[in-house]
Amino acid sequence: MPRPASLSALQRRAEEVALLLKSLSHPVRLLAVCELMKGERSVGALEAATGAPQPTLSRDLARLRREGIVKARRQSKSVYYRLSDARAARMIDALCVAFGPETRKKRSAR
Amino acid sequence: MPRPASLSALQRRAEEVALLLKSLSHPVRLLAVCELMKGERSVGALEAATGAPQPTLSRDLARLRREGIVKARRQSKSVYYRLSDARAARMIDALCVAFGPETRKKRSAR
DNA sequence: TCTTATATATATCAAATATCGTTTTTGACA
DNA sequence: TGTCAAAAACGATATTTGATATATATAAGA
Repeated sequence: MPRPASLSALQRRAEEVALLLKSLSHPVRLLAVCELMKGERSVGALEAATGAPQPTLSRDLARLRREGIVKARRQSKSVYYRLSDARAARMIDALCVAFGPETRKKRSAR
Repeated sequence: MPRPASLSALQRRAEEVALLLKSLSHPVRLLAVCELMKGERSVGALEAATGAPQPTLSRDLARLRREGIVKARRQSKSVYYRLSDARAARMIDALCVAFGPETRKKRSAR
């Protein structure tokens, strides 16, 4: 059985994907990124969308920035964020398909 | 503007999904769960599939067990694991669509 | 210009959690 | 009893999180 496409290649990919998963594995960051899927948003708007206290949100946005997932632009008083990572966008898309806002509780687990 | 479908409902869903993301946000766990998508596997087989040292893998499997993502069954010397959470399966499916083993590096981020 | 208000960012601290390597146990057999 | 396979127990270090306080940038007034 020829280990599919080399173990270490899989491991590298897994690490990459795992990092991205970790970035999104916090409710505030997840909600923020979901909101950004709809388009550019100010911090204030994200605050409203996530319900997170401002310093918390700011810190999480800083993290997403560092990780290259979002980019910021300042316009006078406000700072506007937007998604800047296609991988993250694809992941969110996929998650929405799988768990979309309307997902019925199928209880099909076994 | 009627906050879409109640903020707190979104927050609850986000927390749920974020927990799942966190469970899978580690290379070893991610690889193990991916392997289990193909069917039941012994710890030994998972060890080979993930390349992780036995105690590490065991620890991660224990965590997935606690979180209800996998179930174990002992057959004589070996222990066989299988996926037991449809949500996790759906998520992996989604990830595979988004990042499938053959994903080209599209570099479409901007 | 000096002040004040608003929006956002950064800093700090303690508690909780995660991760990793190593060692020790346990369970099921031969 | 000896031996595998797998789990659990340790111990060290690092990261995350939430709360709270403080700082910066820009704009608007007096």
